[in-house]
Amino acid sequence: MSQPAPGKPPTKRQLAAEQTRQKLLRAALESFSRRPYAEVTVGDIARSAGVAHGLLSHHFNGKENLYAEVVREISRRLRSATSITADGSSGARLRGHFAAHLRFLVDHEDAALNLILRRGEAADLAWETFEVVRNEGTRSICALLDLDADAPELRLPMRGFSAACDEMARQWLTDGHTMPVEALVDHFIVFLASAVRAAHDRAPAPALRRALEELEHGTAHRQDTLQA
Amino acid sequence: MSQPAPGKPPTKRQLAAEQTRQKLLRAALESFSRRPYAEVTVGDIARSAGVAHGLLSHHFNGKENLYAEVVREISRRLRSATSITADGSSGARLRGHFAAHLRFLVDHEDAALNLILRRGEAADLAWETFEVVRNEGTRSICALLDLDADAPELRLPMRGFSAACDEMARQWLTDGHTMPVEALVDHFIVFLASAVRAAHDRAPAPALRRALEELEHGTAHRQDTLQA
Amino acid sequence: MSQPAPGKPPTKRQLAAEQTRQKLLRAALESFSRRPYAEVTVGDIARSAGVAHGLLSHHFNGKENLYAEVVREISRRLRSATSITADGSSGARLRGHFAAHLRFLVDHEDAALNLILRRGEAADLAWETFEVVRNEGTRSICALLDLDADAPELRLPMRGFSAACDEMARQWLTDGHTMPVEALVDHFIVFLASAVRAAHDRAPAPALRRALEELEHGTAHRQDTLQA
Amino acid sequence: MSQPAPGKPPTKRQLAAEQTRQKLLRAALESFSRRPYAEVTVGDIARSAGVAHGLLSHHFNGKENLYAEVVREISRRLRSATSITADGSSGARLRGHFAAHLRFLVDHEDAALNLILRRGEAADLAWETFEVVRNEGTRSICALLDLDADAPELRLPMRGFSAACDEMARQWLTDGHTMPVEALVDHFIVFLASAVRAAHDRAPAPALRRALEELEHGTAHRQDTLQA
DNA sequence: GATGAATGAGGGTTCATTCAT
DNA sequence: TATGAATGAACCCTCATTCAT
Repeated sequence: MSQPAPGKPPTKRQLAAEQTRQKLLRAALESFSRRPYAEVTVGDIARSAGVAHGLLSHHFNGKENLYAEVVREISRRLRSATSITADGSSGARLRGHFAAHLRFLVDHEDAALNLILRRGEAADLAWETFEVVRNEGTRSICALLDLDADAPELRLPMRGFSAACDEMARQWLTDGHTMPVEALVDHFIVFLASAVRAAHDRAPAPALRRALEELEHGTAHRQDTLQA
Repeated sequence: MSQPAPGKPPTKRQLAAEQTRQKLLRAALESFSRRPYAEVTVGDIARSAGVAHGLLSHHFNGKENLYAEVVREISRRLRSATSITADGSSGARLRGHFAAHLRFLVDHEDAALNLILRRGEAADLAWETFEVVRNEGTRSICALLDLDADAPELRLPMRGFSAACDEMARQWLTDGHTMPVEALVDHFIVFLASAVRAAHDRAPAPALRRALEELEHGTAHRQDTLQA
Repeated sequence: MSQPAPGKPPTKRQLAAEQTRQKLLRAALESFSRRPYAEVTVGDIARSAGVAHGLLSHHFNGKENLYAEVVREISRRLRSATSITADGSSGARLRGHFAAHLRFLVDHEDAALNLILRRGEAADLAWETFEVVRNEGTRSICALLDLDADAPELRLPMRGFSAACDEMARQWLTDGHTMPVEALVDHFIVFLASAVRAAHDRAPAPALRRALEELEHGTAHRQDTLQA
Repeated sequence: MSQPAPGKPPTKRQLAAEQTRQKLLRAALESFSRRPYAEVTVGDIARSAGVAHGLLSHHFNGKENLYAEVVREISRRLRSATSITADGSSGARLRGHFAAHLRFLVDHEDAALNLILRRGEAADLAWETFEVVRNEGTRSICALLDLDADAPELRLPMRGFSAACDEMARQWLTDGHTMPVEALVDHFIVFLASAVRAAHDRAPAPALRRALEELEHGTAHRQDTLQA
């Protein structure tokens, strides 16, 4: 558990320890992805990691903290997989972000279903981690649309939007990807637009109006929308 | 545990037994509303019901079934509290339904936060119960809008809508009712419209179009929407 | 539980009560014949008797006593089924007794396997009951052979003989009656002879010698024994 | 619970663990020797072993398996205590075997009365273990007498013989060893002879006849038998 | 750092018995 | 007499954590 002195090369033992830590983390990620928190035992995790179960407390200070770490880990991966690209129209970047998000979920289906798209199974620690991740996602999107993510009228609708996306993704995964990613992205855009519209309905503002128009006219994948 | 003979007046003992059952059910509802399933012990419930813990198995055949019964109970109450009124414009009835839903959540805040607006903590029985309830809600709304609730293009968006409402309601409760019920109902309507729109975008149909127009023009509480 | 006053006709209630008692006794006999004592619950018995389980304690003063009563009942039946006939040579009467015993076991196979031929599952009360039954059986046989059942040198061998018969019968039942009853009776006679011989070896006595000769020469079903 | 690597010397911890295992096994042997399975609690065993009750599951995976292990253990001990000696006449070896058996029972009276000479209290695992042991015993004896232990006509009588010996030994122990071991061995021999005779009566064969003669003439401790 | 034996609180369930109706 | 709701002790087992090696 001793940190490698910064600047100095890690000793062999520290390297081995780090590997053990990773083995446990990976095994935990897998386990918590397959079964709810309460049904996963530290024994299961240690066994599937191939190490003594005592090490779990040694490296992570208890099951709950390990769970939180797992959540942090998957969040980290999700974030880096969906970081918004630097160029392209804002609409294209938005679509790219959503598509990347969905691809990540497909690539980590178990984790998606049980860790990402599921309300906190356990400890508050984990719950807060997810809050942070969601807020980050919301902020990126707002930034892309030149919106103030902290505007109080946006807060609620954006959470609604977020939950809608999660649930649609969840169902889509469960059903076996019954539509192309692009179509689901369309859905996301429509719900995002409705979030902005809801905010605008409550407190009209030019920024919201601009974002809404952009979403309704410039971002759509298909042109055959209502006015067509 | 013996059923009262139908048609015959229940004996005193059957009445007393039923009361005990209710005491347990109420205590369980309360307990499961405050803490996650795994953190509630049968001892807690029995103690707070003021009866011997053995009765829990006697009346409900185990903790898990009691939980399922609690979910069924709260669902029953929710359903009867939000049954759609018979008269008024469809818009008004929709708003009434949503408002009733929100009022119910306010009146049962703990249960709302931990049983209704939270993805199933436990047993599959409970989970399925919730699925049923949600589907029913969706169907009522579709019926009101003259939509086919079974249309495949509606399925996903409607679930997204549902999730969005749940999350917004959850956050609203948590924040301490930071806006009037009517405003939240407005949000619900906007998200409902977006669900219909998403379906229409995928598979345009006259019924969807009509529903969408009704939602966008005739249902709004405030007239100062986009076109104003 | 009130006994009918002797000499007076029993009231209807007493009759009904007696019937309930019998129902319970029969159900218990069946249950204890199928599963070991610890695996039979009073609920099982009451259910299969079709009465309230509270009655079990009412009529029999607890599970253990009911078990003892069951043992007594089956013993009573066994005794009356195997009472030694009044006429015929002693050899024939012996054979008749054994054959009747075996026929009884065949007719009550479950009870035989689990109550009669099995060492006491439970309470000492039951155990003593069986002791009594076995002693009775032994005494009848001794009487038939003009032996003193209380002679100390006979006690042990007779118990051995008894156990041997039980075990052979048990195995025979389990195997599916792989030989005719008569053949098994032959076995019994041979073992009985050896019991007498063992006693005689320890403490030679004319009575034993006579009994032994009778068993070895006069009782055999088949004549093709050793000396043939 | 980890096996010592074969060929490597066990570490101190493995030694300590093994000792704990033994403590539990001994305590269980003692407990099950004194009271029937259902009346022994894991708490009793752990307490009398002086260890935490959780260790019982840790080392033996539950009460039932521990019981089976106890049965296996006592069987192992019995077997090694009664292994038939290599030299001497077959009669002497037989007598030696029986005497050793009885001495073992005397030395482990409680276990004898409740585990060895008693029909299986519990689990099928245990029951089968005993079957194996008994069969082994029978086979050794048959081998000594040049008999085919698998001959169908021997099966039943040999079981009867076995049961008779058990019961006589049981009674003898209970009564307080009311006769010298040698006298009881005589009884055993007589009953063994009767088993062989019963088989011969059913299906005469030279091997049986030879064995019978050996038992009746050459093995007897006392010469003053019938023909004397 | 790694091991896994040891701990013991805590869990849910079963069940024979009691007793008011 | 019959009912079955109520009791609560007792059971076995699971499991996260600790700690000597």
